[in-house]
Amino acid sequence: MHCSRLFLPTLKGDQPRLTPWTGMMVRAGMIRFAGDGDCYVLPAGRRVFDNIGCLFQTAFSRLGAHELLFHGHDAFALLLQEIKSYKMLPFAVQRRKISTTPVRRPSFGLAFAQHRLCLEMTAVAESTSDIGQIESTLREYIHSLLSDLGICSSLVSASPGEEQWMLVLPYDKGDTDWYECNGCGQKALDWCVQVARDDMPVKTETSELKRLYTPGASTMAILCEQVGIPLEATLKTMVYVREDGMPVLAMVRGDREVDVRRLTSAAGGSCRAATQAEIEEITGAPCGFAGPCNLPHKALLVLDSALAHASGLVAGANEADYHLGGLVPGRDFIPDVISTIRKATPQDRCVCGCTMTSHRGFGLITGSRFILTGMKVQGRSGTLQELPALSVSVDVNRVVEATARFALDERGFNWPKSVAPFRCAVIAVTVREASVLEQASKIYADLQRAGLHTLLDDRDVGLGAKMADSDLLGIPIRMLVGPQGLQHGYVEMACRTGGEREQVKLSEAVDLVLKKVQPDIQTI
RNA sequence: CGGGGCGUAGCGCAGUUUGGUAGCGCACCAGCUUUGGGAGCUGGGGGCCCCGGGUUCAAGUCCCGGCGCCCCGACCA
Repeated sequence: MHCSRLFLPTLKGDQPRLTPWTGMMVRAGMIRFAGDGDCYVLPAGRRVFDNIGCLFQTAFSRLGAHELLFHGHDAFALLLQEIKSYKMLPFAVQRRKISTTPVRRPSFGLAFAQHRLCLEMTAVAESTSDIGQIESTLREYIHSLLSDLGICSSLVSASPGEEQWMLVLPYDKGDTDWYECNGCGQKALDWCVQVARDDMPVKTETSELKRLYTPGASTMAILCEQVGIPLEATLKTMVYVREDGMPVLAMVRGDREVDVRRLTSAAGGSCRAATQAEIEEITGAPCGFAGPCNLPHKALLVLDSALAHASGLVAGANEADYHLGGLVPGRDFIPDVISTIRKATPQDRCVCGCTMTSHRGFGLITGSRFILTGMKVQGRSGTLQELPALSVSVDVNRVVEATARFALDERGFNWPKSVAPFRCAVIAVTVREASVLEQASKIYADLQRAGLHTLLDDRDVGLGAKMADSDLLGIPIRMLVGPQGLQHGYVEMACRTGGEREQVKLSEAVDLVLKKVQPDIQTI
């Protein structure tokens, strides 16, 4: 590519309001942001996207995943339509798609853009062990790819069982929280980490049920102040509505919060917070006095496991300005479900009893194993059976951002060679001298012919700018063709990684470059 | 919901106290000199100073009212 014809708008100064690596990508003319936070990927950036995407596609292809192109359906609909017999198994497909996540506030980064490029692989197989085999091979490939890209991610569990997982990258401004046990090593997302039952309600002198007059105590803090009890001795009742319209009362200890995702799996359907009007309708009392007893309507009572054996609690009475004291779950009300529905906190302990460390970051790759319901295929024995399936999705935006983050240095990016937007930059020191441009063009043509993505810098700008741009983009090899060297038949060669510059004979230059730029990430 | 800040060229900002020709840096355009680490000089283009009303001979600036954006704090019944 001739630099003078490439849309490569590099910039000089620091970019405000961006992380260093994102700002550097903007400076390098790889990306631009729209006002709403959406991202334009420019030609140089697109090459990085393509290179990284290609590594994963190759990994998928190694597992036999066929490359498809389609939108608006999920891959299973196709499998459902096409797989007729076990003889076609295992069967896998892959595609690229744009995943759209609504963002509340725009944040200017690749990782949190509203539209992100994802690579998705979907596989079905005859048995769960076959799927497990595919999954573990794929994880191995992915693990080695990520480490070649310089990314240190960790594998966390993303479901209460082991069937969903996520590769996450620590980052303090991430959108995902997870916990790691300091003892058994359990790593899981915050809403599915298994925590020890934490039943430490304060024993009160009496557990005799009584009605307390608590005027205006519409929050736990006011209530505790009035009644003179600690938050730990209260039972907080949060009102939700299940997707089918069923009211759900979620009860946790007063100092804890309800985790909606945990609640969703406990209540057997997706739940949303009730509006104020709904709360009044469901509990028959103003907002702030909800409780599990004396409800005017049927509601699903979901109790956090930590309170299952508590007694002497204080909870709302479903009546304005009244609470109930001395409440005992199981005696004064019967919960429909007892489950861990509170949000995990760093104070929680792992099921093994050890302390846990909380982490924040973002997910790069997600995977999940499941049985494909509604799809039955004739097996060896002749009977119809449901198929185990695997779905893995690589968020290319995020992998690119993570790679950029670790490749960043003072001058720009020091990409792995396989990722760099060009393998080699041929810089014509001045384009005003015909012989210089001519020699540079010749070397460029030879390298292109040899199959090497090369950038010929033929712009009429100062040498400093050309060198700076080459470093900024992170092109692994830079060849300088200038009048001084040409007089003696030499060009200068330098690597992005090390500073040493070599004078090489014009006639040997091309061969030397070809020797130096063997790809550093083996894909096949 | 409360407190604070901001709104002026594509971007980043000064100018508002004390009303008087619309400014600076970067970017952009033209030309010349340059070219071994982001060049220099000269010239140039570009504005509903967030919107609406008011005071005034005169408002980016003062007054009233909107709108929008950002930060901090509170917000689990």
